[in-house]
Amino acid sequence: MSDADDLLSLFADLVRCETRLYNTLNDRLRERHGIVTSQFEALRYLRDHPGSRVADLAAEFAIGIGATSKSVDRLERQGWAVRQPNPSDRRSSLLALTHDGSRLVDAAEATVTDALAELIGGALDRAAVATAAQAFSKLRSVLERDQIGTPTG
Amino acid sequence: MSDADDLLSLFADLVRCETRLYNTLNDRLRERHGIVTSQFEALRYLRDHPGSRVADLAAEFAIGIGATSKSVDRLERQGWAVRQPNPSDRRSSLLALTHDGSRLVDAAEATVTDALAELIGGALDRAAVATAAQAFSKLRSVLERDQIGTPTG
DNA sequence: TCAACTTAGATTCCTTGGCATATAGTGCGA
DNA sequence: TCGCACTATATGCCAAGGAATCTAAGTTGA
Repeated sequence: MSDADDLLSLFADLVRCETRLYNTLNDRLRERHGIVTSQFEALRYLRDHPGSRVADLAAEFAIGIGATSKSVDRLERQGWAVRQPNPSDRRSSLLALTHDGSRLVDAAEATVTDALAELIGGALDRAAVATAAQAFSKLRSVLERDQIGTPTG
Repeated sequence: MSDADDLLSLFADLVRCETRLYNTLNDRLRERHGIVTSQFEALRYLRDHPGSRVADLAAEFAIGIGATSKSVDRLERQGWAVRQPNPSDRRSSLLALTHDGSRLVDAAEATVTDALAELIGGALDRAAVATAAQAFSKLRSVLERDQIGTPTG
């Protein structure tokens, strides 16, 4: 029973921390770069995985294809990303950052890095961060391997 | 620099895990109890803190007052919670669960407990869970103490 | 004691994601 | 090579949260 309570508490704390971190990153990214955290993460993924398709983004973030398509619309409308025809399959597009998008993501990454160092680094010591990082990396890989929480559409 | 990368990875892993856990809990709670995770958390808070006001819920979850007001509307509309007049301040109401709401939250808690045991317990050993729980409990208390990521309103 | 200020929460508009459906493009087997 | 099933994505409608605004109700100081 105490195991079960531990998991409930852990999940609650996790969601609370995530909400507050996300809110803070949203504020700073919006103020300094005109984007929000989900856009930062999408841009970073595209920078590190050029030539991805909409479905690849959706799988990475465990959100629906439709939502992903719309989020790419918004990035394209702002001139930060482009859909390029996929020569080997005309149903899909290959996504890439524009030059503006590349500059933006690099600048935004510095903002995020600073904010996280301040917010997390200010509360946890290096060892605790390392241990937590290891645990969530493991959990993430298991959840992804088993396709847990992957949306339908 | 590797510290900064660690924090970026940790945050990314955190958000991915949280998304997948949240998606899964949503699915199971919706299917078995007709609620979603955010409603489960609100009901649980009200069960454990009867007589709270809308602002107390908002502070707990670090979401806006308006959104909280609407979410209480929904709980009330379903007959799971009620607003009772606050005798000492007529601007606010005191919130309480109905009998149905109490039964619901207890049943839903079992569902959540089982799901988390399966999803997290299946990937991390007891020691890793305990360490992570400690870290996030600490982080949460610091973020709340410093009012970090509290929405405007 | 009343006018200015503050506080609690409700309401409105906007954005974003989920889900269902629509459409275009692929590939395979009869 | 035609057609049928499948795949990739786009689109329309709905639910939920954020920000700003509005109203009612306390509070305070001259």
